[in-house]
Amino acid sequence: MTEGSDYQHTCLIRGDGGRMLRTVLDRIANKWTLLVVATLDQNVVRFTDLHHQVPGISQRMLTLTLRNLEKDGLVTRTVHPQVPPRVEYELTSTGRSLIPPALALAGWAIENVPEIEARRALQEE
Amino acid sequence: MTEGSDYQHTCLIRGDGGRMLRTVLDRIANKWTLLVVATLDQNVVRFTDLHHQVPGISQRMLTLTLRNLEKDGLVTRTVHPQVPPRVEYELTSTGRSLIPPALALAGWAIENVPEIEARRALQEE
DNA sequence: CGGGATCCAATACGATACTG
DNA sequence: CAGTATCGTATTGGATCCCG
Repeated sequence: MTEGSDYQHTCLIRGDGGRMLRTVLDRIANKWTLLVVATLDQNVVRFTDLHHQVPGISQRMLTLTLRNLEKDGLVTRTVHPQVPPRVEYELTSTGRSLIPPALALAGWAIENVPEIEARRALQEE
Repeated sequence: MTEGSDYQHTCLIRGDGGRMLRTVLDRIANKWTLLVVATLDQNVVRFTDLHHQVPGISQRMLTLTLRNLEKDGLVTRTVHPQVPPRVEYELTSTGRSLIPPALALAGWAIENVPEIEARRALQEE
């Protein structure tokens, strides 16, 4: 939304007391959601493939994460009636629109985490 | 590998298995951090003012949030030796650099949360 | 004024086992 | 293959009281 000025619109963050932002954070601010979204961005993915492509995630957490994303309309779940079952997950357009903000955060992470971790290490001596 | 502009760099997110991104999320993905950062972006702020400007936060959580931000070098804490004490908080340059990604997320929130909440409401009938 | 200490409830997460 | 069910632990956040 073309915020072309250099004035920092922190009102966007604090706007309604931060309720909107917190609603989003409550959903994505966990261990797996953004990783799953990022993985789905590449293509339509089956459950097991997702399980392999997100290293460390348990079946339980993958299921929970996907169910939550589905409830919010960020992911579609398609069951192909076969034996063995074939279930595919795909981002909706809303889900895909989350990628750029996620990338912004990831970019910041890559630039600043090394410094942050160095600082943490110093203080734990 | 910096030429493909429309290529989705989700590798930024998944890069190291998402460790960097998760490190950042572990810090900011809580109820108060981004709200405190957004409030501090405007000026140097005293503890009590912060307490009033972030509605709903408890003293305990404000203290914890500020301590964590300080440990990571995103916020400076300045104690003025007076009675009664005067303690001021301010963003570091690293802390200020977090504002744009936070705004990106907040912008996404404002555009999409209404739809998400409508969908949630439908499913809880 | 700016916290710290303590207690408590809720939730998030992981491990394991089982199933149509 | 794609889950569900159950259990146990760790972490998070809120409430309250106290202190220099």
